[in-house]
Order: sequence, then C-alpha cells, then structure tokens
Amino acid sequence: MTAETRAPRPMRADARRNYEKLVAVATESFLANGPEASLDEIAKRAGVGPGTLYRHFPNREALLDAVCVQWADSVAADAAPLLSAEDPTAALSEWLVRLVDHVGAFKGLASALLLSSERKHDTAWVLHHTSEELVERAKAAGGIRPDVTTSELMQLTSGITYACSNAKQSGKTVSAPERLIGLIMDGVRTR
Amino acid sequence: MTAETRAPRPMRADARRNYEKLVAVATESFLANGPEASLDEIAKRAGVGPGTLYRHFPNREALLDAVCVQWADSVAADAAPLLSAEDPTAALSEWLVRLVDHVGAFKGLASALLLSSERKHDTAWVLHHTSEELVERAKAAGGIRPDVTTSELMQLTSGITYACSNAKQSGKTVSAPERLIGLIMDGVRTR
DNA sequence: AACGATACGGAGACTGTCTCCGTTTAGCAA
DNA sequence: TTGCTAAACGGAGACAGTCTCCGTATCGTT
Repeated sequence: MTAETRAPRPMRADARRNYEKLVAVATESFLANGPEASLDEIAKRAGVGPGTLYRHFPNREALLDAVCVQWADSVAADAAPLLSAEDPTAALSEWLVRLVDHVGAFKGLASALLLSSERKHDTAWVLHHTSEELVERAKAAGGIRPDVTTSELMQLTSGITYACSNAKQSGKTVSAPERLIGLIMDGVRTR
Repeated sequence: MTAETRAPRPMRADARRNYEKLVAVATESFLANGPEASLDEIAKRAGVGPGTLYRHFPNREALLDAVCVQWADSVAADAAPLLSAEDPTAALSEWLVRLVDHVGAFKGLASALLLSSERKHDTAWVLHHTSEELVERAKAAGGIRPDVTTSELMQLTSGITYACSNAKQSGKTVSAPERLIGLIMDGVRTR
C-alpha cells in the first residue's frame, strides 16, 4: 500500500513524469503558501499547462490528497519500530505523539483528512491502518480498554493535531502534545 | 460581553443597519453554501455594494467571525442553567456535549475558531470564558483533576467537534459526542 | 514506418476578490 | 430649517485564480 502501487492502469511515460513532478512541486508549494496555493502557478512551476494538471487532479482536493498520501507513507514508516516495542501501550502513546508532531511539521495540511476512516481519502487510510495495529496490540496486552476503537482514538487525536498545528502557525502557545495525548491515554487506559 | 457592546464607537444609523443586515445575510449564506460563499453575492443579497461589505469586514475571516460571535452568544446563553447545577462535573460534561452539538448544527463554521484561547477571535473567547467557569466549578468540587486547564479541555474537545461536524457533512458515521466526551472526562476526572 | 490512443498546452471564458473614488446621507450646530 | 462636514455608500473595473476545450504533439505498438 504505497503511493506507487495505487494507479489502476499503467500510465504513459510522459504522463507519469508529469504526475510525479506535479506532486513534488505541489508539496513545496502547499508547504510554502498553505493549501490555498494557486494551482495554475503549480502547473507553471512544474513546466506543464493547466490542462495537464487538471487532467491528473480534477480539483484541489485531489492534488492535496496525492501530496498527503506520499507524506503519510513516510509517516507510517516511522511507526514500524513501534510495532515490535515491548510495551504496546507506551508504543501507542508514543505513536500518537509522533503523529501530532508530524502533522504539525506538515503545516496541518493533513489534519483535515486525518479523521475520515473510510478509504475515501487514502491519507487517512494509511494512518488509520497503522494506528489500528498499534491499538490492537495495546488491547491484546490489556493496556487499554477493549471498548475503545481506533476511530475514536483518531478522532480524539485529531483535535490535538489541529490545535497544535494551528498554534504553531499563529504563534500561540498550547500545551505540549505529550501532555494532551497523556490526558487521552489516561481516559482509555485500563485501571 | 455581547455582540452589540463590542463596537468601539457609535455607528451612524445607516451603517449599523447595513452591518446587521450583512451579518444576517452572511449567516444564511454561510450555512447554505459553506464558508466559501461568495462575498459579493452576500453584499448583493443584503442590498449593499461590495465596497460597503469590505469596509465593514476587511476580509472573509472578519465576516465569518462576526457571524460566529452572534452564534456564540446564543450558545453561551445555553450554558447559564448549567452554572448552577448541583453536580458541577456532570454539568461540565453536559456542556461539552452541547458544545459539540451546537458546532455540528452550525456546520462546523465555528470549529476553526474554537481553540484559540486569545481574544483574537471573539467567538473563541466567549465560549472559552463560559467553559472556564464550568471548569473552575468542577475543580472546586473536586470532580476533575486540578492540573487540567480549560485550554487543554477545549483543545481536546475541538477535535470531537471537528470530527463530528465533518462526519455530518460527508455522511460518515462517528461515535456519538457523548461517548467521545465521556472518554475525555474519564481522563480528567479525579479517581 | 505508420497509425491510433493517449496526453499535452495554452488561449480564454468565467467567477470571485477587493479597491478606488465620485456621490449620497446622517447628524449636528447655528 | 438650513447648511455644513464627516461618515458612509455603491458600483465600475482591475486583478487573480479556476477550469475547459480543442488543435497539436508524443508514445508505444503492430
């Protein structure tokens, strides 16, 4: 389940080149100018016409999604070591903190997508899937309450990512992610 | 601290009339078309020129904020009875649930503003202020941990409002607000 | 080498944002 | 009342961004 394997039919060589260039340029652009960055401008900087951009990505959301999927893959990779940690509950907690940090570093671009648990947005799916494994392991070890679902945890976490990434941009101070995730974990831990 | 008392200097009668009409029309429009609704269109429907709209509200955010402030006042009024409830902790919990419901009913327009604890966005301030009173009462009664701040609670809650209002729009199912608020409260309650 | 399918690019129609400035109006003072 | 001034209005229009359409170019295959 990586970005590359998701294309249904093989693209023509030039099409694939343009696709990849567009995603690369878009990533820079969104990071620099936020999710409102001009699409025509992105096309120009990628050396293609607007028509090409809109054929690959019918709307801004689609492009944003493609950018996020690539990012999500890299974030998910970060979770791999945690899957075999000796304390699954601590690992879950650590993962959630990292997730918040990653989203913050990504300027909150992904936070809007984080909570949809359907496959609709692939970004969400990758991260949801990764979280699920960690949640299951923590449950199996009896560290967290069995009635808590991954979706619920993601919903709770999304607020923190949202708050923290917002705060970073507007220079406000909020409590540290560790602290907030800690509060959530206090609620879902078995006692 | 209501919407009316916030104007620094008295407005001319026609200016006030237009201001109010604009906020009223904008409320309808944002509710119907989301926060991207056309501002010129709002001006037209309010029977004023674009210039007038932009003099009162220099940008979309300002107008959105004015709409939200009015809404926030009404939401805060809803909390009044809870302030004198016999069980402050239950009252707090109930308030948070209502908050999530209100934000959902308001199409998530306010969710972006909920978490800024500075006065910058008046919407946030009204709601933060109201929450603060309930939090303090719950702390005084020993119902919740003294180390938890109002801001923290609001940050945790904002994710739920965000998730729930998003879900409402895209037809997804998420856990009930009561359930999610319950999880948070489990984390902050004294044991 | 030739041909069909696939993809490209950019002109341009369209929509929305926001400004500028000549005109109107409210409020006040004489 | 009348007249004056500051405040407010409105709408034309410059500008920026979105997205489509279609003639042209390129790929990959036979």
